[in-house]
Amino acid sequence: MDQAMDQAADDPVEQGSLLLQDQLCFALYAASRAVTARYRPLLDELGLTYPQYLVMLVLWERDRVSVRDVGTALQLESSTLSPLLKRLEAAGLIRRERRADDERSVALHLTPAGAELRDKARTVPVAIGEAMGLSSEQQATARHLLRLLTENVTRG
Amino acid sequence: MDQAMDQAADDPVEQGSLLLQDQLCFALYAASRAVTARYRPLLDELGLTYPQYLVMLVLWERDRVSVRDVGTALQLESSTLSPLLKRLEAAGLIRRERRADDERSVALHLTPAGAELRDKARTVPVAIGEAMGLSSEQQATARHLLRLLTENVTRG
DNA sequence: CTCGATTAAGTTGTGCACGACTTAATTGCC
DNA sequence: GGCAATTAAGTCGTGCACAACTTAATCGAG
Repeated sequence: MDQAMDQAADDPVEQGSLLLQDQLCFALYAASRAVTARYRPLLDELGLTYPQYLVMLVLWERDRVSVRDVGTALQLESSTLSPLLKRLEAAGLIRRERRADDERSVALHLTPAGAELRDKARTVPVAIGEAMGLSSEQQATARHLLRLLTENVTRG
Repeated sequence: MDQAMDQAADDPVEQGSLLLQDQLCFALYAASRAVTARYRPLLDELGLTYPQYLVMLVLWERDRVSVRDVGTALQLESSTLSPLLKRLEAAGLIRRERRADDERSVALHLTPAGAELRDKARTVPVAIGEAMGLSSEQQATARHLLRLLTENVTRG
């Protein structure tokens, strides 16, 4: 801690500091990319990108969800998901079909290959958790603060 | 708090849970995008994207840095920065010139317009800080944990 | 029943992010 | 001094992310 004691005084937050190192937003941006980079080699073995992995997490949790459901879970637009889902389908991991009861909606479901991938994926979060090097309490604190922040920033 | 008490027991971290809501990495990813989205309308008024804003932060802190210096500060590759810097130059905010003492290196410096933008930018981190809705202690804790996490994940 | 409003998914265009590669300048070892 | 290794910046291709828009289906007030 105690960074930037050279220019920003005790509480950089209160005084509109423009120092990069004072900015929580930058810490967030850097951490997010660093974690994604750490995932990359592990996910390469599964043939997934990080956002694709997140979509698979949703489907492993509950099969036969709509594109909209995935978008709600991941907070992603259909304009992001549509091409991504097309790639997952091309990879043979999911299939898409129009719902009979609502032709606007597209139901996503796992193929056998997609369902099978779940077992290979189990080691991934463990490995990342270890790489993060935070105690369980620190992880819980971080999760809590990040959710609070996301909630505030989104609604606000 | 207390999410996912239905499937994951006390400590989801220790048992390789594949539940989306248990994953710190997802909280990170979601928070980062939510904050960037919150920045967007404010930065629109400055004519900047979020990564461009980060580059400007570096230059406002220290003028005449090399592309490499910016890359080190933001942990971005030249393949990301080169086109971004070209856009900043096209916007009239920075200029680029080859160093005389080392022709490989390109020095970046602010134009008057780029320097002037600093004043308009001062209100931005304050507004975001408020939108985050975290106390100073919470922000400090989050920054600390995120830096620790980034450090571990990067080196590890 | 009908027609305007809403909703779901997808398309298009712009701008990151990054791996793999290229080009050109500099360094360092002999 | 010469040349292999390193370094700085940039190009190219792929895949997000998102705004603005389109298309098509459903809903709902009158």
